[in-house]
Formats: sequence, C-alpha cells, structure tokens
Amino acid sequence: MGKVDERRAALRLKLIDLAEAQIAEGGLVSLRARDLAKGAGCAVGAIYNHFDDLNALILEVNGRTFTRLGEAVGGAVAQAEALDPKQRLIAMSHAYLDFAAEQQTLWRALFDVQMSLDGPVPDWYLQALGGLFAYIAAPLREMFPDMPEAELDLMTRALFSSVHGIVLLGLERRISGVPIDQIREMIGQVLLRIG
Amino acid sequence: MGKVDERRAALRLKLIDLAEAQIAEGGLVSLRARDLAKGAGCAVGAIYNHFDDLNALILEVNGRTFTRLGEAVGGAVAQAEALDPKQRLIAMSHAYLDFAAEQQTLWRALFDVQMSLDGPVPDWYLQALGGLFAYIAAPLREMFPDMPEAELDLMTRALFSSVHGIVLLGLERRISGVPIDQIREMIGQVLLRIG
DNA sequence: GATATATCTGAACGGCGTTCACAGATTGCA
DNA sequence: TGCAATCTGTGAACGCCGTTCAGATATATC
Repeated sequence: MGKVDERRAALRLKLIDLAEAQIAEGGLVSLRARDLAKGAGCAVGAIYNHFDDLNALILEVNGRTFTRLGEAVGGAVAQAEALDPKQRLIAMSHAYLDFAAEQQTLWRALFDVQMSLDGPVPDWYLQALGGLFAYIAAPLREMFPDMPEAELDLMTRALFSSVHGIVLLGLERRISGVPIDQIREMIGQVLLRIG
Repeated sequence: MGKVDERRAALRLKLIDLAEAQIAEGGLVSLRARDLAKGAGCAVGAIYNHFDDLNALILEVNGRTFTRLGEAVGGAVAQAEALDPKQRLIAMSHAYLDFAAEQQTLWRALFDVQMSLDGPVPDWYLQALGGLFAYIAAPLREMFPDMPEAELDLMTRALFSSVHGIVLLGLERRISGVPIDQIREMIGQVLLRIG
C-alpha cells in the first residue's frame, strides 16, 4: 500500500529537483515540460498528476529557494549579533547580495514568476517574506526606539526594497551592471547614511 | 517614389502604436503577432519586413516610454529648481513613482524585456539612462561637494536603484504592495535621511 | 481471482513566433 | 510606353510550446 505513495513522492521530488536544476542553469524561460518528463523518465502527462501546471512546479522550487535565502540572511544575522544595529543591517544586506549573486537565476525566479493571476499569494510566500522583514525590523527598532510601529513597518519595507533594488539593477548588466564589490559599496553608502 | 516609403513608414508607425496600446492594456505577455497584423490590416509576415522580431518592436515602444519618463522626471526637476538639493531629489523620485504608477505595464516593459541575448544594449537605452542619472547626480554634487567623482557616480546609481526598488516592490501586490501615498512616504523616509 | 480505483501514457489540440514560396506592386531603364 | 528587376505583402506551413484526454496499465480492496 505504501508502494504507490512511494513512487508518487519519488516522482514528485524528482520533478522538483529537475526543475530546480534547470532553472539554476538556464533560468525560468528554459523550463520545458517535455524535458522534465524525459529527465524523470515519465510521460509529459504524468507531470500534471502532481502539479496543476508548470507554474505550480516553479512555486515549489521558489519555496526551496526562499528557505535557503532565509537561512543565508539568518546566518548573517546570527554571526553579526555582537555588532551595532547598523552594522547588522549591512551584514544581512551583504548576505542577501551574496545569495542573489551566487544563485542568480533561482533568485530571479522568486520575483519573475507570475502568481497574481490564479488564487491569492501562497501562505509560505508571505511567511518567508515576513521572516526577512523581521530580521530588518529588529535592528531598526534599536536604532529608532521612539518611532511609531506603523512608521517602522514602512521603513522596514523601504529598506528591504532599497537593497533589493540595488542588488537587482547592480546584477543586471544592461541597466547599470557593476562588479559585486561596487554593489557592496553601494549598499554601504545608503545604509551608513540612514539614521 | 515617396509613395512606397510613405506606406512603409505608415505601417511601421501603426505597428508601434498598436504594440504600445496593447502593452499598456495587457502587458508584454499579451502582445501577439497575429493580433498586431489584424489591427494593422496586414499579414503576419509583413511585421517581419519592418522588425527583426517582436522583441525589436517592443524595444521601439520602450524607446517612446523612456522618452516620456525622461520628460516626466525632467519636468519635476525644472519645477523644483528653487528647492534645496535634497527636496529636488525627492521631487524627481516622486515623479518617477507617479509615472510608474500611471503607466505601470509600459514602465514594467522597460525592465522586463530581454535584450542581453542578441547584440549589445542599444545606444538610446544607455543614453536615456544616462540622462536620468544626470538628474540625480546634480543635486548630489551640491550635497556632497567634496565627494570624489567615482564615489558620487556610485551613489547616483545606488539612489536610483533604491528608489526603483521601492517603486517596483511597492506597486507589486504580491511582495509588499501598499497604497501609493505610503510608497511616497517610503521614498521620503530613505532620501530624507541621506546626507 | 475479480472488481474498482488511481496512475501513467503519448498522441492530439490549440496557440504561439517565425519563415518562405509565391503574388503583386513599384521603380528604373530603354 | 513597355519590360525587366527589385522590393513588399501574403498567408499557409513549420516547429515548438503547455496542456488535455481516451485508453492502457498497474495497484489496492474484497
């Protein structure tokens, strides 16, 4: 009785693994149902017994990526806990940059996938994002102890978006692509002048 | 002899107009060669006598959008010339936000189109971007007269990217979508604390 | 072992960007 | 004006895509 469930789970996992590897190598646009089927040794139709469509499969990959991203930033926070709050902000931003630079296509997939069409945003997505925001909010609270909660919340989002923008455009050759050390410097320029 | 050139130019223009309208209404993904041909009253194949592919057509639309974006930001700079440099930075950032919010799909197309594959980035693209950077660099130079040129250049890019990130994620419902007034406030929060 | 249920199969469907052999119009030249 | 050369428009056809579905197959239940 466990036989079928095992095979089910194994195929499901293999498909996610393959999709992850493919996105890592060639980006979202290189993901093809027929390639996945060939790689997993199944028919194309079988994919749709496990996922509603390829977008759902991409979301699974994004879930993994988001988890690793959270771990990377969280690790930086832990390592920097002795530093003053501003330095902690910079440390986690640099961790964000490093993660994005090292796994560019997987990281890009987090934001490129279209998900607003079907149902609402998945829970894990909002939770993962909330986790990142929490990392940012903590040092900010120390830096601005008198700031109202609403404003601090806004500032959290603003700083995340700023760093995200610097990383996004900095890694994009066509916009203002620059060496990673300069991206690091840009993050420092902005964050050091805050507060 | 001008007859054929007229028709050529007219069809070319009509195709760009149609593509612009379609992107404005449904985004890049809704652009379809057969719809364009039907709208322009020509055969699908005729499109490819005027553009290498649909991507080249999109780039034409982006050229227009970039021009209008430059005008919008430039207008804000002109109107704020009496203000102190920091307020000018905020004024042009708000103009950037307003433009992006009012013409969201056209603005998104500027960054969504894939152009790194074929040849190098078009000239007008780099020039338009350079124009935007110049608007930012001027107030910064006043604010930091002793800053080395290289660092000022980096700071220009950093601030542009920051504002871009705040606008990008602020307008995106799934990430941290918020009302436009709050996006405005976020821009102020970051820029007011600079320098 | 027989029946019911769930899964897998892969050809087929509709839609896409792009191509190409052909038809038609326009131009340059005698 | 007539004729050939050249360029432009035509739309069916090509190859690829995600997705579907009737039929084949394997598993679970009794």
